[in-house]
Amino acid sequence: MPELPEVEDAARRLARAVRGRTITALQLRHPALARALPDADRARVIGRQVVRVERRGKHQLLWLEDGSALDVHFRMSGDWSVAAAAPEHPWMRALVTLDDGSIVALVDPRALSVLRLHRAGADSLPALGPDPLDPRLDAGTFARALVHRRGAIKPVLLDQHVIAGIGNIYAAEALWLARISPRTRASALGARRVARLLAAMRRALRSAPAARHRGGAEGSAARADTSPGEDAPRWRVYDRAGRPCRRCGAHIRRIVQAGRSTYYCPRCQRT
DNA sequence: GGTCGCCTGGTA
DNA sequence: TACCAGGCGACC
Repeated sequence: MPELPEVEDAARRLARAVRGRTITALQLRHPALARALPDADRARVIGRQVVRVERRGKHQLLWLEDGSALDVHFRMSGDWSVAAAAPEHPWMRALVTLDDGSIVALVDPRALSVLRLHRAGADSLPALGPDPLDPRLDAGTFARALVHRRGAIKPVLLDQHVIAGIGNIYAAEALWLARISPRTRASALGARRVARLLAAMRRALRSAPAARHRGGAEGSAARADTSPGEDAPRWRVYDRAGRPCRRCGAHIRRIVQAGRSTYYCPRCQRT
């Protein structure tokens, strides 16, 4: 589930469920989670009220009344289940019980999610680049973050210190929209293309398909690229290797950069 | 910069 | 059986 639009959505659902409530229990059901959040930290959140929920990049921060923050990161496959009577499920890796008796469950088939506690004052909060949707971010600022990067632009977009919230899908989508090759050196992008890329990231993020069309933790059926007659807007280039580019018809190519799949159109995305 | 490991599940 | 997966931190 985890790129900016998905995390934003999850954080809102979480906020509705926990804001103003007190955590009465926190159960960790996977050793990896217990490793990241040792018992001493786990005990520290019990009995604390959640003041507010904040999204920072792909992190969700539950600010507690004592100034500490529970930091949740979904990584690859996490999501919240906030259903009133959530049925027991083998992928529930953590359970947060609240003072009204409700339960918020972290559902994560791959169990790569991470929970961490940042103690009050201890500034261990993740240092992240600007949020691409923040209106205060302008092309000039973005360009300054790219100018020292000599590597290919696609992996740079995944670096959360540069820009926070872009993941593998939206990096590919944005580069396609901006007609920029993923192999172009970040530092080689001129002002015009940087501006185009920023606008493209925003467009890609804002036109994210609704959660139910994306698949994810529950129901990942819709693999079909476009289901005719149905309203499933799918990706513009992501996961479309070998299929025709929606703009020019050339075959979409898949390459590997920094160990991740990159999809792009070799004809209309120029270096 | 690139590669590996973390985890589990889905699919060819 | 092998490979792939929306992330990221540790390692070269």
